[in-house]
Amino acid sequence: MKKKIVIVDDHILIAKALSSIIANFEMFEVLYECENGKQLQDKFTTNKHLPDIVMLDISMPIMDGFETAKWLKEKHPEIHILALSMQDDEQSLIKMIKNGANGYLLKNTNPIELEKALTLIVENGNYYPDWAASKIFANINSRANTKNEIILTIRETEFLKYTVTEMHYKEIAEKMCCSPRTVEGYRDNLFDKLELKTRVGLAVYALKNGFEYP
Amino acid sequence: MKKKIVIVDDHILIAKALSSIIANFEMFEVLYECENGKQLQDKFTTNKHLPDIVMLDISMPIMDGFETAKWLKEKHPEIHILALSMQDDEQSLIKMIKNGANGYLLKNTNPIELEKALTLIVENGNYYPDWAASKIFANINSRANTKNEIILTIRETEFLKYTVTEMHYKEIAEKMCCSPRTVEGYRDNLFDKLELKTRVGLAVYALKNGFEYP
DNA sequence: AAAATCTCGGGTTAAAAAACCCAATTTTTT
DNA sequence: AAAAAATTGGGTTTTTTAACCCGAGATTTT
Repeated sequence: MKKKIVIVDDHILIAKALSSIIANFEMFEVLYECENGKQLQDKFTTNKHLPDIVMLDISMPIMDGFETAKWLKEKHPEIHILALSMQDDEQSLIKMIKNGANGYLLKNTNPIELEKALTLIVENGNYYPDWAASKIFANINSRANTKNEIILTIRETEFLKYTVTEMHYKEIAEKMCCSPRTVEGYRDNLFDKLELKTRVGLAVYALKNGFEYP
Repeated sequence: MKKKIVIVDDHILIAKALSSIIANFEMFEVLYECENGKQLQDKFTTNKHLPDIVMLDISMPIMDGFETAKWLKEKHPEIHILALSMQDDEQSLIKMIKNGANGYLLKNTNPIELEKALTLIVENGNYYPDWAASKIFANINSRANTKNEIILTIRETEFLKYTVTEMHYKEIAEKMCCSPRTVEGYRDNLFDKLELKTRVGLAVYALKNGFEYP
């Protein structure tokens, strides 16, 4: 009997495409596809056919992979979770494992590895590619890593939004209800954290990382 | 005779998956897949079978969608380009059009629309979904509307690209082979033309209108 | 309870950016 | 050939940014 899979991915094209790949696998079949975790929840209440494995994209608009994994492990701990990620992103990997994922694949793997992953998840309960295993190991060893993890404070984030405007620091200070010195402090901290030197650098960073005001 | 397609996407799983979707289309067939623009260039020199359409992912590590599109339009202008993007990102859309894309699809479209897009690109030379068309229109309008057609000179355009960097005007002047005063002249002209007051304003404008360097 | 971090703020000095003035070439358009 | 625009550059002054120094008090984490 074939193992049942549900795909959760907001990119319909990719979900459909993955479906048609899995359709060629001997051991597996796709039950249906969802665009986000919320849809999956709805399906689970109305549909009695629960899957054996949920393939879960991480970045989704309404209810993302992290939330969905958490919910799944709570309500349906017997269902295996295979996380799918676009980026080779250590933080996401760790976070998904913490939330109960049984496997983690990058989207730049080939179909053969996908089949292997699904098979091993069914047989052993989990599957992680070598690169992931070593990252998990590295993370456990040095969790207070100086690099990579850039954590911005609330005020720094707030300030960052203003850097894309033409306001002077003095004006930003008024908006943020603090003294210009304080704003300059945020700026200097961000220069340090983001390895930048100018306000233009901050503005470009803010824009490229979606920090600007809607 | 079927139209030939090449897929360029660093996510092998997605490339393969798209392949298997297109395999079901009457009019189209996939020749091969590439992981980035560099691989495509290599394929083109060793392989005589050039495609009719290149499906191009935007975010790739080695040679991204923008560069690849530009190169394609230069060396093989007869090949149509269909851009594929993860995010609903106006900047990327405008930039890809400037670099010669004939179509732009989000990955959260369904296979039927993909087939439609491919068909219309073959028949009409291009295809843009409604949301993209309206964004292009809005972009053109904002150009002509705010001030009776803002026309930038070659040097101003060149300078504008540097505004998104952390270089000082002095450094930009060196890059542009002229004196800092001249660069400041370009700046002042742009302030005037674009109704801006600061370099951050210039940088944001450049980014939002696709003026930054690839 | 102690340590770390966030928030807020003071100062000085140097560098860069911006706000104005101006005009000589060359190129493009009319 | 004349007019318009682009390119290049000069100078001065004021404002803004950036690069450093520093500490006090609140909050969070350990």
